[in-house]
Amino acid sequence: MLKEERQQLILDKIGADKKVTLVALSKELDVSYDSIRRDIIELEERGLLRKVHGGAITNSYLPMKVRQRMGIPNPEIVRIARKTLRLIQPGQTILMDGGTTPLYIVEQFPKEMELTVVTNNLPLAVVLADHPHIEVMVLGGSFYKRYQITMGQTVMDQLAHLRVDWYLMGVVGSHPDEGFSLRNHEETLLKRRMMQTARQVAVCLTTEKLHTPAAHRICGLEDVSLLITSLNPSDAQLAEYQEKGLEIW
Amino acid sequence: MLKEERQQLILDKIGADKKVTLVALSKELDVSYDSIRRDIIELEERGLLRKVHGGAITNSYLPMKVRQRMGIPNPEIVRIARKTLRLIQPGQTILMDGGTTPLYIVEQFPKEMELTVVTNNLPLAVVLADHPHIEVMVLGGSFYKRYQITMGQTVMDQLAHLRVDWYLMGVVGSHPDEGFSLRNHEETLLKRRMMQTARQVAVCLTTEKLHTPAAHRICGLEDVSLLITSLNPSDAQLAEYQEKGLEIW
DNA sequence: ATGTTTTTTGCATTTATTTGCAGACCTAAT
DNA sequence: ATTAGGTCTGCAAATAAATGCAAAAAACAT
Repeated sequence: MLKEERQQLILDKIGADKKVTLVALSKELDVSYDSIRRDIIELEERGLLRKVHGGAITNSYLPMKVRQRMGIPNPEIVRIARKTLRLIQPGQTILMDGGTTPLYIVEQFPKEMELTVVTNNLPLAVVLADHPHIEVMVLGGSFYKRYQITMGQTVMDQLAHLRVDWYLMGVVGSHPDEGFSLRNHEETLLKRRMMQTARQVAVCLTTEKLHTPAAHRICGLEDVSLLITSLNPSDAQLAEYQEKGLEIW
Repeated sequence: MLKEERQQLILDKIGADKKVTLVALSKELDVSYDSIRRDIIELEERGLLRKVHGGAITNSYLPMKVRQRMGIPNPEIVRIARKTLRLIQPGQTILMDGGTTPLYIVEQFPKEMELTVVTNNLPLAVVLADHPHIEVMVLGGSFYKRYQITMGQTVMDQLAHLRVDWYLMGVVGSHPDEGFSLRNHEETLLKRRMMQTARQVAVCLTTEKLHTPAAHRICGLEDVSLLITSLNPSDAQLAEYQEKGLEIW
């Protein structure tokens, strides 16, 4: 078994269970405790997980490429995708941006669904090539390879002429008081612009982001219409959001 | 067994299993460990896989998906791609459009190449995500799923502000008297526009297209600077093109 | 076709990485 | 203080990678 393969399995397991223990892993993958330990150290150095005594836990943020290689979407994202589907009415126009969540959501779209999707996320457009009744509009601009999206002034200009029903916004960080945030400043500008072109905005969030704000603020809770998570809307972790009057699914 | 053929098998295997080990491959394909190792190095330089200790793993699953749709690169296209590479100088800006030939050409790009690529071909942009020194500009517009390219007025508008060194044009049909042609009318409009934004235009052609015009004419021979085929420039099949004064590689 | 040039291949040698293990070490709970 | 669980360090064996070279095979031009 290749070292990288093993490390990928560790990441998969962490993605599914949120935590792993070294002893369990070394038994399961049938390699020495030390090898696993060294793997975990390497992965931590690359920022892909957090090492704790006797094991490791998820790190809230994983770059897209790593997730993509994982192949199987984690169950949390599948739940979010299913809820999001209920939101969309046939014939509508929706705007989707970067990240893996939108990618999994469109993968869940039924093949016969009739829809127009506007996106700056190239993999997303390519995935939708298999859906004959979905019209796709690609926003052109400089290609930001890390997230496989386009950005820049050209994208902004194209948005000026658009009016969509929903904007499904992906975010990196979120906090009940501080609102939604990202790692990258330029992308916040883009997202703010996207919000303006949409009649309604929905944010899709994985649980670990709920109380971890990122560096650059996009907007406050009051600016979005709907929050979609994998949790039950009445879950305690969502209470603070609930109180601020945000609709939650 | 040809090198190209072997490399294709390696890519196929990686596409299926997400990983390969060098020892297994050298046994399976019955060539020395070193040859396989050198193949892997080459493929990595083109960004088609990631080399790891003892083997190789997939780089990103999307280009693989696209690749499967593309099928095996026939040796003719590989020859064309190699010739085209000689044309491009570091630091230039080139415009590439739809089709599989451009995709094979960019696959041949060494990873260190410095270049700006403008394209309406989404898989092409995604493939180039692994080339850190290549800047990619995506032309946005309606997505034509069949060819995985964008088209329409939006694309045209973006071209208005552009000026590139080379336009590598793909065509469906060609004839020494009638010039170059396509099956789709709207695409001819786009290609004509693309020609205007480029200082020089090169056409890449496979042999079977040399005397088979398609329905919609793009332009005459006099409008392109260079013709690239898999044949020797002095080949009899190219004589008529030669006579009309078209430069041939 | 035929000889020339270029590319590819396999091998031997050297160098580097990975792995498991043993023992020292740390820390917290008895 | 002792002990149990986990971590860290150094080491040696096994495995893999890089390098240089000569033979073989393709590709090329004449």
